[in-house]
Amino acid sequence: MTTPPAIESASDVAPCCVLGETIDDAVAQDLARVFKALGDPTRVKLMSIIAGSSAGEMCVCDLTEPVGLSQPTVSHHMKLLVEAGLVEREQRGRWAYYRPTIDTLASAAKALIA
Amino acid sequence: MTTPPAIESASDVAPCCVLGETIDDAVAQDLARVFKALGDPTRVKLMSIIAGSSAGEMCVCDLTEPVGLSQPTVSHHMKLLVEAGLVEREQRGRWAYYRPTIDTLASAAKALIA
DNA sequence: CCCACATATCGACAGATGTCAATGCATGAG
DNA sequence: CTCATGCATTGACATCTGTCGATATGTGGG
Repeated sequence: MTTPPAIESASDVAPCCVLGETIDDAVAQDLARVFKALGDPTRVKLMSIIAGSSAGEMCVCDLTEPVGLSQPTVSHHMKLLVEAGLVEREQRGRWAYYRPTIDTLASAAKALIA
Repeated sequence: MTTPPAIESASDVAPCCVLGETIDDAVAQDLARVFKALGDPTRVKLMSIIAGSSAGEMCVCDLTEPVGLSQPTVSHHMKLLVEAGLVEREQRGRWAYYRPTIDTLASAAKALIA
């Protein structure tokens, strides 16, 4: 390392450099799961479609055609979004409706920056 | 499909269901790249460490130890973060300093929800 | 000019991920 | 009960990803 000159070690709060303590492993993993769920173009589309629908919720049958993928694949993506806490699933009759969990993404972003 | 009963096809704006037009492929890919860059616990930590540092920027030599990974691996992760537009790189002397690009994550999140 | 050092790139490899066809599991209609 | 239908799960496969050691590149000091 040999200590880059820039940062003067003014305050003696931290041993080496001035770190705002490393984030906890579990927290990092949680945040990563949220972002990873949106790290695929298909899932970004799915989120966008659901969030942009006038009803605020949609069933799988209406999602396969816009993204051009098979029903099992869409089901798989929706599962990941649910597990990440980005959408909520509600079974109503024979259909499964998905609705975005508004706050999840915003708070994850805040946790990382602030 | 057989049209789930819930949504009444009141307005005749859309052919089938009420879609807020599907997001563009290129846009989805761009957004996904930003989120995918944060879809790994290591990169979440790196972002957090840099953003939380008192100087607001850090060099690779100070990042390897907190995340416990080799220098090439950290370098690789930083490259991905740069390509995603989440951090900026500045070479100063022998050191490469990384600084978070504050707005990228926030605007990506907004693009998806709003 | 040469050396030391910080960082980037390369090659390799195990493990994760996206996709589909086939199949299983509920739910509502008759 | 039985059947059609919407969705989830499984198994398989190609591709992508994270990681490292080895090596290349660039920068400053002597």
